[in-house]
Amino acid sequence: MMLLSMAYQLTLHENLIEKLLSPANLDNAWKRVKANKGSAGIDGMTIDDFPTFANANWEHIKTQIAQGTYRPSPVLRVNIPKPDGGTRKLGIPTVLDRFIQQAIHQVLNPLFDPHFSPYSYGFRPNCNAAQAVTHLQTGIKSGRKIAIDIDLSKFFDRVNHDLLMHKLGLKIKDKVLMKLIGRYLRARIVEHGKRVKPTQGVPQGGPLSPLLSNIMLDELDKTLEKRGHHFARYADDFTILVKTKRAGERVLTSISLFIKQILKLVVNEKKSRVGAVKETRFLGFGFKYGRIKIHDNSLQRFKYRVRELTNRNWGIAMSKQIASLNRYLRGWGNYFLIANDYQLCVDLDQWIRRRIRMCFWRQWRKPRSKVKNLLKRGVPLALAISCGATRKGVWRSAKTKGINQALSNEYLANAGLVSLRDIWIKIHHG
DNA sequence: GTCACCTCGCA
RNA sequence: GGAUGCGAGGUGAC
Ligand SMILES: Nc1ncnc2c1ncn2[C@H]1C[C@H](O)[C@@H](COP(=O)(O)OP(=O)(O)OP(=O)(O)O)O1
Ligand SMILES: [Mg+2]
Repeated sequence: MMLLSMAYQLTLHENLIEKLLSPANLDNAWKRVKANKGSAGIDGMTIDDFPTFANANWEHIKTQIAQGTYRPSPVLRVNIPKPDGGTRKLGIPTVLDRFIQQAIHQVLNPLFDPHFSPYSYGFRPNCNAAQAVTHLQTGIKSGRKIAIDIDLSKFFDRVNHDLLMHKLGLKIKDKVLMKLIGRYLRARIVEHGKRVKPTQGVPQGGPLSPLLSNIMLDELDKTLEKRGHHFARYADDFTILVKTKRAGERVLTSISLFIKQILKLVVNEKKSRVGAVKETRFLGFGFKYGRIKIHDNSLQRFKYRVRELTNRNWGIAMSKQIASLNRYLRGWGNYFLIANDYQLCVDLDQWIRRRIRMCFWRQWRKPRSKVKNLLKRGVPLALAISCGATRKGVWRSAKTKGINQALSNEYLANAGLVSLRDIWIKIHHG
């Protein structure tokens, strides 16, 4: 019995490096790194350079990995703006290290993922944001009216190395692999040519980092489950549902304490709150009367983007413009239209069509819009004539009428403009 | 059903 | 400008 379990452990956990270095695993890892088409790390080596480099050096690197002597290169620090105005510190490993981390990810994920909480939805195979949101919805429908939103401050940047290594050590018995991961955590960061030693955090940009972050918060999930809370977590974004405000306040303080003391992470006090579910924002959604709504901020961003896509550039072929508008609408709709609000779709469709007509109206006012140019761009004849007529002194109303006629909803539908209404129907009765 | 490329959304 | 996972649409090859 003991022998059996030891043999089991040996094959499953102690020989992970071999699995890691197996040709099939490496092949998949490289495919993925290549498909992401990322840029070079600190060594300047691009995706295209890598195959020739690997042909010459991989055997050597492979031996180093197997023997536990491989040392990762430092990561390149790049600051990019966040939507909220702050900056996000990316840590970009070299292509070689992304390849190796990806290979590690593929070995570790099947080991850890099956044991994660079913209410953790971020960075996991077969899990998506819609599932997380609908899970919250069922909790709301069953009478929970109070939501606790907790946000972690600079989540990836503050992961505690010792604690993470401890959690990894509980499952990974392969000392060589543990050492390699430890070296990845301690890989130097290069910013403005200076090397700094990280004391905490996983790089935002490392293929392994998302999995490590889930391993880090797994204990939180399990604790919430054990306490019988209805919750959903997506990366560091999570919402817990309770019945009363009093219970909410109590849970917020106790969970905050857990996060600070046990997980050694920092709760973003400003973004954390407890209140009615109708005030909650989770993954771009909100809730109202037990229904999923698109949050105002998400709608605002949508309208801004549609304005951007319609405002200028109508000087070029209209079919091109409709195509780019279409792919945006499809992508956006397929994510957000799980919100069960049919009327909103109809309204948005109408809003989009009005915008398109309005942009034409503005543009054809300009003298350079000659009728035959309009025709060349694929503008319907009736519209072109009406614009020509306007410049000859016919009333504006004639132009408006011409545009409305020429760019009718029917015409735009024929031109292939997708409607959110159709996407909604496909999602809700498909 | 698999894979490749392009696009959109969320953390 | 880095990454993961998932979902969606399109083009293409088996
Ligand atoms: N574009 C991205 N690239 C890499 N990792 C990301 C990206 N967006 C989000 N993440 C990961 C790392 C973040 O720590 C984690 C949570 O994201 P987010 O809450 O937006 O920022 P944050 O937790 O780092 O800062 P903040 O203090 O503003 O909450 O998800
Ligand atoms: Mg955060």
